[in-house]
Amino acid sequence: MSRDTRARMIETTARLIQTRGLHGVSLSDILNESGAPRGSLYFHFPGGKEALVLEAMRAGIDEATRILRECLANAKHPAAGVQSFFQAAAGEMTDSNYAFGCPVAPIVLDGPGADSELADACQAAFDEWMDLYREALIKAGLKPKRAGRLARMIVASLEGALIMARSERSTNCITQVGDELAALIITSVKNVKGG
Amino acid sequence: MSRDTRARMIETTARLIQTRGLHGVSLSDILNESGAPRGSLYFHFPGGKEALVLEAMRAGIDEATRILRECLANAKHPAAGVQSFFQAAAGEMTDSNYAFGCPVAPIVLDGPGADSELADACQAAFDEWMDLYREALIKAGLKPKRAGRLARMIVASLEGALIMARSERSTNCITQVGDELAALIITSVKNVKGG
DNA sequence: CGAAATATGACGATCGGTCTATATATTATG
DNA sequence: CATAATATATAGACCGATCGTCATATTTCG
Repeated sequence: MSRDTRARMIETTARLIQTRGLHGVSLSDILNESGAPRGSLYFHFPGGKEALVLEAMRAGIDEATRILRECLANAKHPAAGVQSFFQAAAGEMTDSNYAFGCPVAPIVLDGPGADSELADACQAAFDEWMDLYREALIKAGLKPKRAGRLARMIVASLEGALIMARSERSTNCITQVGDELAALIITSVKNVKGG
Repeated sequence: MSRDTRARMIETTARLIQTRGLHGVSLSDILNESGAPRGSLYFHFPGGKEALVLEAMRAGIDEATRILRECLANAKHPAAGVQSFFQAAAGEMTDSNYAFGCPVAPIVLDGPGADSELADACQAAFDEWMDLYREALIKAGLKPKRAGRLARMIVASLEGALIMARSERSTNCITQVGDELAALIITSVKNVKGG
């Protein structure tokens, strides 16, 4: 039964942080929603709230990374991979009534100390995502340098699109930005292959 | 002396929210840093914390809007305007030791109720910024529809770039995304004028 | 002066995260 | 099988922080 409690706490924490931000969620919130007893927290997470948050964020990041890998792997052209990942993100948004966006952004903006483990995990996530796009773009024929820049652009655009989508309560923005990026990727690849 | 206290409270609130997020800043924080006494808060802001936060965010938005207008107005080509605004954003980031990014994003992600005045102000800010870019792009020759899409892409990219810059503690990302967008704008305008 | 506007910090009910003491389950041992 | 020893899980006390209120100063100005 222990694994259940622990898992539920992580899941609930992840959901609540996405909804209200890192500092917007209290232990009581987490305990109420997950139905876990208060005392169990420091048994499962001796590091306290920060340890719990770290695991919750890691879970969210891993899930996102898994989906991104899948989208890129199943696509013939990176442009299609990007679009299908953006579509998946849009789906999460609507399914969660615009609560779930990027698992990293709320942590970065709620300002963990620059030295914290949380901050490191955030940066690592961005790096990994950029690398995945970059590799896909290189495979499609782009030069490493150009691929790196485009990859960065893709990650930044998605981050922004997710925030705007939440504000607008519409996934329009995600779709549009995805299309725009796809077009940019296609012409970039063409230019290289053509020249 | 009243205006001074009030203004200092707003300024401090804006700064702290940027640093730690909406829920990460307490009244005591604001009062300590602004040097204002506790009781004054509810005299100047009968609406309590939310009223203060609303004004603080509005101040941040107005400032950003002012600078954006200036950048676009002083530039011959919208691409140059975008680049100079991104450069201004990068400057704010380094000057504040990576604390100051977008005044809107931390509010959106800390989840005000979807009905709140805060949420409305966030959406209004995004809309205004997109409109400014859009008009500039239309003036440069783009068709309204295309201009709208590009404008959205620009806002999204900047939002994302600001978050990534904070995480990386480097403004590289802002510069790179700015350059990428400038190139995209230039070719878009050329395509229309050429065709 | 006297009245209205503004400033002040102490107060209390509630909530925050942490920790120690206790209970329950599991396994080891005679 | 009985009991001791250990691992797992829980309960709730603890104390500082938080936010809004209020009774009282202080200033402003007719």
